[in-house]
Amino acid sequence: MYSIRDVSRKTGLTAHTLRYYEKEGLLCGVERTGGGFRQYTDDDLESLGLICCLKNTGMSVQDIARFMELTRQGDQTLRERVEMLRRHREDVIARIGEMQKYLEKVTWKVNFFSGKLEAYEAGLQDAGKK
Amino acid sequence: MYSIRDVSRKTGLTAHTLRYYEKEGLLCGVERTGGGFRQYTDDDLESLGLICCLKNTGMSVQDIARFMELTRQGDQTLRERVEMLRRHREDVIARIGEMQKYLEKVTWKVNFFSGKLEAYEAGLQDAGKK
DNA sequence: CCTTGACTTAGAGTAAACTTTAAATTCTAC
DNA sequence: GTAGAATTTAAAGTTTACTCTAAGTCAAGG
Repeated sequence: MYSIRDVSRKTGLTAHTLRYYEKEGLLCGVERTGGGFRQYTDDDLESLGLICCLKNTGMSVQDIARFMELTRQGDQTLRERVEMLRRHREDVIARIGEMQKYLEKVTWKVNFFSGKLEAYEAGLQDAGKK
Repeated sequence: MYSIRDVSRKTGLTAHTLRYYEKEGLLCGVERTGGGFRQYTDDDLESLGLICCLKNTGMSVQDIARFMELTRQGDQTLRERVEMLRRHREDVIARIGEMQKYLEKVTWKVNFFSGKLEAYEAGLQDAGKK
């Protein structure tokens, strides 16, 4: 069992964000101590692993909430969940491809401006020598 | 010369967004007709190409504004611009790497749930046969 | 016991990047 | 030269994903 602080350290999410995610339905049914303090289980950490994975690949909080809600509903939602994940996977692949395409342009620009910079600094030096 | 509508079509940005970018300093000195309508040149389109490239690779509007402002200041800002682009390039590379790592996990999950789904549907069919 | 620090809640506030509105002006085609 | 579509502005509104605040509750050390 882990306190919210423990889980914050383990996941890199702040305690505020963990509570927010819970409120938004990303994670549900976190146990509490007698006094009302959250007690996360290893299963909760596992779920948070998936949540972070989806979040870090650009899925919206709302869509993650939907996915986790389906998970809670059990096996009859397996088809919908697989469809969601497949679509998301295609999105991620497309996004990576797009980024790689843009990266080429950024690289080209870096080289272009580096060349210009060299020429400019050479020019400055020549001017200095005179 | 292109109207804001032409440029909207060419870039995929809305006219609203084009005005917003101008207000935020991403693009400056767009010419106007006598009546005050914007008239974009091919150079403006070129600039917008870079702006979209930076935006689509995750640079903030503020940082793009900074970059474009440096560009306007001329060659003495070349070093800073090269540094900005280099840093951004490293960011993009890191982000792509992270995405690829997460993509593996998503793929694993897709396969895992697909297997579960198949087993579940086979189970349903068996139950139907009885 | 009592202090101190972590945790609780609901709800307000923030930041980024648009997006919409409204009212006025301009361009274009008949 | 006029109707109607496109454009202009400033400013308010929206969405997403947090992030912070206030006021109170809980738990561990001295």
